[in-house]
Amino acid sequence: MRIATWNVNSLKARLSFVESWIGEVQPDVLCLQETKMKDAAFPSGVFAALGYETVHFGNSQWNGVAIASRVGLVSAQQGFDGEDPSQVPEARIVSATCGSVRVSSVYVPNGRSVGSEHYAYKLDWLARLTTHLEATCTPDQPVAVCGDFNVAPDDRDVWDPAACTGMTHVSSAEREALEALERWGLTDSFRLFHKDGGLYSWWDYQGGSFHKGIGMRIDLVLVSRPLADRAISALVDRNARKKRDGMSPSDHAPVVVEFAD
DNA sequence: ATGGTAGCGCTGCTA
Repeated sequence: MRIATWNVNSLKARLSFVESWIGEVQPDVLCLQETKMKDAAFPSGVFAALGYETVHFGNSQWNGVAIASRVGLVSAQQGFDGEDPSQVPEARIVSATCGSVRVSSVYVPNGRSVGSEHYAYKLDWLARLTTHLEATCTPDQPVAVCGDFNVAPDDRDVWDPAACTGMTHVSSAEREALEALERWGLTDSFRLFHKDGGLYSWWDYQGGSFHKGIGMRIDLVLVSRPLADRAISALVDRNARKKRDGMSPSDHAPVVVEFAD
């Protein structure tokens, strides 16, 4: 089973790119973030034509998350457990069972600056993610929580730790929130195959960051033990961070993890 | 060089 996650920075602007990429990579499950559209605008027919069932959660021109699956998609849930999706201010998590795996696609708040109210909201959101998992599944099941976490797990995951000091994405509190997810029973599947670091999933659009190697690994596929034990390989598709056929890329590259069936 | 890029939607916000 091939599971991928990709912050596409507007699905409307990126749809042809995403279609092309799906045809090339053939993921079984694809988690998308920053679709930047409402549910009514989600192009489910395009995915259906490619053989994918989908669920989307978007309620404005910001945020928006989706799951596309060609191995079944049932028991979809928009938002955190116990929330009324119509009352959720920001659409940042959607979950569904794809094959035997309970999948969530998450777009963690950016946080903007350490100490700001947005930063507190980010930490609270991550704590609620742990609570959501506790309420909806168990770590002895196959669980995959995939998405843009806006946190680099450790210093191997940023181009220059010194340059990032004091910034969001690297603070102790953010990393401890990820560790709380790991204590619940999730493993950073990409890390299993890349201990040395230096591989990133996001590069700022500005200043030629991609070509300068100025990036961070903030897009993660966190999996429970039954899946971690079956992980075969993991990669960042850097080619998808480059223009193709005149189509401009997202500022994130897709992360793809392969699991034995 | 207090900039730079991209997407939203139409003025400035978000990342």
